Amino acid sequence: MRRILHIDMDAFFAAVEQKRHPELIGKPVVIGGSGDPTERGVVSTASYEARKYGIHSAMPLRTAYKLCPEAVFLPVDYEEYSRVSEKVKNILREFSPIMEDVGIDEAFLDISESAESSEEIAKKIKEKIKKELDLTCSIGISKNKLLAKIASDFKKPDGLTIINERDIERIIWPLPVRKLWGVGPKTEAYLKTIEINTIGELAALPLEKLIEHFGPSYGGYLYEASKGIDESPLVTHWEPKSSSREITFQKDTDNWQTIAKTLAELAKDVADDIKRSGYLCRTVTVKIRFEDFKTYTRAKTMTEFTDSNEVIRKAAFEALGRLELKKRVRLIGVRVGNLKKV
DNA sequence: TCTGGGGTCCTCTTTCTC
DNA sequence: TCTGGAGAAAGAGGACCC
Repeated sequence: MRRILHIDMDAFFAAVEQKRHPELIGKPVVIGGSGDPTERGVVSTASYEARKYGIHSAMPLRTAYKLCPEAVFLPVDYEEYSRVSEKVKNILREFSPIMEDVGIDEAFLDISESAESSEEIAKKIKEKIKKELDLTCSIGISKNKLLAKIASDFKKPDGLTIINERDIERIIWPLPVRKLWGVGPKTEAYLKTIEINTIGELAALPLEKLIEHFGPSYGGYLYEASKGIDESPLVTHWEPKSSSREITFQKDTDNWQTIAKTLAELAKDVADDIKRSGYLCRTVTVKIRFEDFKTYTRAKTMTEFTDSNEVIRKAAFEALGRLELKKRVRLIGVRVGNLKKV
């Protein structure tokens, strides 16, 4: 049987900030946007002290500010968090070469080939991260990624949870469906309408019913996931499929100069991004979100692959030209897809 | 009144090509 | 030349994740 670890750094961004600004330790710290809670933006990470006030990820900064005006608000410093993240990942790779990155603060580790017990390895990982980086993490251990991820969420912060085959009914089934990876707010709400609230209730549904409600792909996934079945391997290497830049205006705008200037800048940013990482693109997509939050995209696929700023900008403006700008614009973005390595 | 930014994947529809 | 169909590719939108 496989042995998979899911390692989840505790309140990662806030913890990194508290580490380099020790005066923030023990205080409510909120990381998000530009760091100005009177501006548009959402919470990326709240320290555990801030969570006591009801502040959580994805909450608008202005709401967080209302809940706790005395909290320390800081901008997101991706470069610094990436540096620390790399150090964490390097520690993990010392325990197994089979590691899957899941964003900046999470990873899976396949330790099936290790002679040591899973628990011993997990303890050593926690010790090493604590000693070398002064950070804590929560680790879940199970036979697959799906269960390991649920396990790491069980005890936080600084937790260590093992989920065995025989624990599925007792531990997994009473949990709300939302705890299953891949079940978001929409699916949760839909399941509620057919009186399915827990993973166990989902597991009791026959495959045909799930396919009826969700189609063969997602229905099949839910059928297996609710029973703790997940044979998906760790993905240790992947190629990017797209690259994008988008920005939400501080105030909705109908000023064409502003919109055009911003689009040109975003186009240049994505062009620079793919150039730097050595890719060419063939499809350029423009995204517009209006003041009423309605979002539209228009794409242009070219005959030749390119990383040229001018070509991408022209394609972006051509795509934008197919959208009617009758309402004020809240957000504008440029995405390039159909990528090919140079 | 509020709802970021960077991604992936899936589904459905439209368009192109043979 | 017209018509229709099949299958691929492109386009659009939406759900989800961190």
